Amino acid sequence: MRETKDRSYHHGDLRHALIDTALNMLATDQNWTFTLREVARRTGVSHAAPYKHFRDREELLRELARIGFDQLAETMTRAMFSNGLTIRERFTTGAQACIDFAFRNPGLYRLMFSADADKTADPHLHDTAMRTFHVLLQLLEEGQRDGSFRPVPISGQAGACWAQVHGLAMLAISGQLLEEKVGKEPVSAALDVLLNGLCCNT
Amino acid sequence: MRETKDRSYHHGDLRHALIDTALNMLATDQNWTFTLREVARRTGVSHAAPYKHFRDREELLRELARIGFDQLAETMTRAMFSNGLTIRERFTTGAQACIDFAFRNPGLYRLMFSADADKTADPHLHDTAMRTFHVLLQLLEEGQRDGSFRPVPISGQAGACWAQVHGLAMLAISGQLLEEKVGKEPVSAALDVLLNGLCCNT
DNA sequence: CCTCCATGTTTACAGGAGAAACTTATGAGG
DNA sequence: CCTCATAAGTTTCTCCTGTAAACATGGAGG
Repeated sequence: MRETKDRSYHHGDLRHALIDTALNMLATDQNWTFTLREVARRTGVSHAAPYKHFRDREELLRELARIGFDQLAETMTRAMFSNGLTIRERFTTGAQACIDFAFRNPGLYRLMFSADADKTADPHLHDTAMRTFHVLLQLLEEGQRDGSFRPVPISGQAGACWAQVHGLAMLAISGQLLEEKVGKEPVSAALDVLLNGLCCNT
Repeated sequence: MRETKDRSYHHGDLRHALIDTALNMLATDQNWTFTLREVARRTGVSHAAPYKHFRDREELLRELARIGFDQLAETMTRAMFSNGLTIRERFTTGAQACIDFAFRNPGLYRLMFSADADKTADPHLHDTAMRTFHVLLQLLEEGQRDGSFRPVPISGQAGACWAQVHGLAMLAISGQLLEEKVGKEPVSAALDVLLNGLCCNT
């Protein structure tokens, strides 16, 4: 992928190479139990090299989480702000995008919301996560302005939506949305219930 | 707590003692990064003793998760099936109970829904988790029977409720329900939104 | 009273985190 | 064009973990 030049001693862009490797391992194993040494090994450097770029293992994990929030925000934005859709459609499209993202990157998604990606320990990470949340706020504001959504405090609706979508995503990637429990199309069914509570025209 | 007799060689009930210690560490650290050796040390036995009671570290974690689901089911049942409440009240009470449980036991709650408590690896754990879910189903059925809740497929409503409550709980213990983001009473506000979508009389 | 086995302990090993000391390529200033 | 300070690698070391295997013990049943 990035193995173009077999670098001698100085790698050139080890930081990104390590991140790449770690993201791949995260995707493969669907967890972040990988060791820093293994990441170094697969990147072709000594086991101490990563410490020149990350204070410790957790700092790498936080960076991965940050990248995840960035990607998620972009994905959701693209989904929600495409033209020719009603507010309701844009909402479900955005929610689906989030859940799909989680489904395609379960390890990463889990990491993003885990305690190991401690947002209080990294303002940069915190900010990025916040920005992802704001994508949702934007849509809610728009929906209230044009009369689609009930005129109640945005914050309450935001909490409900965020919780609902995040909850669905987590349950989905944990394999807990089994048909026997929550039906065939659990996501759209659940989103319908929520939208009924959100929209004016029941 | 259980240190009554300073046992010689044979502990008497090491399994439970280990679980106790582990639960305490889980509560204290709010994570399950504790080592098995440390658990053994604090329980006053050799570092290999735990292996007589748990195949490996993960088996202990799964047992902790199982206990968590048991407690959660009991807590929610008690909250939801107390007398003199409307269906709507019983719903919010139950949801609050779940979220309170998560807030009081963040480490345990996180573990319960983490990949480390792999439900496919332990039928007993899976069953207990399932039973917790059924508490919710019961209430929904009752609500539909008495006409409080809309007569749509239960499974969709169940998914919505489960996701919403679980999502709120996770966000709450991650400190992401900040007033600036989701208002002052995020939980009840969010539950109101959901209930509007659930109930017949908007 | 003896003997067995569940439940302890000791010992051993492979591997990880991270610190410290050492090495090398690079690029900025003379 | 040299040189040398420094960023970015490597080696080596210590302490710790999970887990396996061999050994010890004491309480219950014959």
